[in-house]
Amino acid sequence: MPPVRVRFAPSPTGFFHIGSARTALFNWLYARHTGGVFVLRIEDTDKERNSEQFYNLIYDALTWLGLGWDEGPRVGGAHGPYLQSERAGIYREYLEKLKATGRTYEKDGAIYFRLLGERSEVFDEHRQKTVTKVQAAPTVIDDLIRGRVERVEDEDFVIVRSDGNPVFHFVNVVDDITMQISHVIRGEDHLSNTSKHVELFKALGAPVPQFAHIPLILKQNGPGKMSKRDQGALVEEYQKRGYLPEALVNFLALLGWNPGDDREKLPIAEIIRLFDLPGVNQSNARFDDKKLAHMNMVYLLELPADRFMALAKDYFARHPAVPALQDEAYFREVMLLAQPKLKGLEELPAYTAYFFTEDYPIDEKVKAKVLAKGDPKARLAELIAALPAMDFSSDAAVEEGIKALAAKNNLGFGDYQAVARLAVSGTNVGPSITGMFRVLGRDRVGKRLERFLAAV
RNA sequence: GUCCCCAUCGUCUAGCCCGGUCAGGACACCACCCUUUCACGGUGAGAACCGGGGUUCGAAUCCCCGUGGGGACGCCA
Repeated sequence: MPPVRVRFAPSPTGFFHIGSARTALFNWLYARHTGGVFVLRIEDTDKERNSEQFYNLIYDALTWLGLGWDEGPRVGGAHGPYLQSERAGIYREYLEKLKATGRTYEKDGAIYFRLLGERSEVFDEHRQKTVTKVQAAPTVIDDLIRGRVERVEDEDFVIVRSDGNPVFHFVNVVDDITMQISHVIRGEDHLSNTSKHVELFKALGAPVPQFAHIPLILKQNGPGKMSKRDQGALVEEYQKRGYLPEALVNFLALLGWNPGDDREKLPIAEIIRLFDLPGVNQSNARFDDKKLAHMNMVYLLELPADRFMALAKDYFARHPAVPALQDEAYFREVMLLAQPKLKGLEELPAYTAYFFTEDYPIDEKVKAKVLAKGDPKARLAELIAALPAMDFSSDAAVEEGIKALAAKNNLGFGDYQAVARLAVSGTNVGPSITGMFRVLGRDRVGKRLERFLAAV
């Protein structure tokens, strides 16, 4: 068995699509599972569309997702260069090889690949023109996911444009030969191209790699596959929104693959251990952002405090609309209070805003509701009076304090909780009131309670 | 239009290869429980084998045909 060598070959178009991410992931997983090599190759033959930052977009996205490449740009390797724009000499060399077999011819300045078989002129109604059809033998594709697929390639096709630039089908095959790619794992949209590729491999006398065409990701709403313009289609969007890369990777792995049991949250090492190509589904999968959000929450909940802090800081740094943090220790306390309650990092600023300013809004609907029940003003006054004697050193101590006050007045904890929360945070959504009190501190809590009482 | 791929709850899927368990899990939705708000969590409900033919004692599972969905038909990648 030759060593497993897989490749991910994006073109720098300025977007890193969620479908590309999954193709990269499946390649990476297969390489890691088999102990093989994961090659990154950039298909930048269309020079006008490429720019430096577009390349970086690819590197950044892969790095963020944790999909490191063993050979490719930045890391090098024995089969480079890894940018197609730097491989013109190799393409010329292979074009000569192909020409030597007599399987090419020139027409209108372009170079065509010649199929083997009887020829006839046919009017193609779909394209509204006369084309030369070839009665070629079917090409057999042994696909690791789809099984045996037969397809008849019935028209010669261009391999070098009239401007001298080789086209995708040709460079793709030449690169896979020279980079000794053993398994081509790519989207099912390439299945129809594969017969062209197989014929080229054969004509060049090269071994045909194993193919594995993975199902496509369909857009959430409406028909068709997910495209760059669809909501949630870009990896960088999740990065910006503070999604955890390991959550996105886990979610993506489950789109078209499963561990064979009911587990869904799987450590990447476990996914690597279990992943295999025959286990990949054959049918397309619809993208579900709700499920991704849920996966993200599960990961967020289990995140160690230090890692969460780092992510929170990073998120705040990238969203300067929220108050700057002066006191690191205080910031940390606030963040840790919020962590177990969040669905995603992007909720963080709104969820914690009132910890960082005295100018927080009061939710009028909540206010109306809270003030309508019992005698909240009296509760507030009692709480304010009890504050100086209360112990703020821990959540439990605060809880004791409020409970003692409630007991004294023959009331329950809840009689104080609702109105105190409203006064201190302006809303009825948030961390435990005891944690809020502790972190805000006696002075701030006292001022907020008094100010609120005075205003109602 | 031609060719290729696919088909289990609304969605992701297990089961299919090696026919025979109330067709299992998760997300979403609903109800209840927990509760110090909001979440988390727990329990429960509703929810699927695309249709038709075969093969068979027996079909989600094997075969064929329809239908539906997706993709490809560029001197784009």
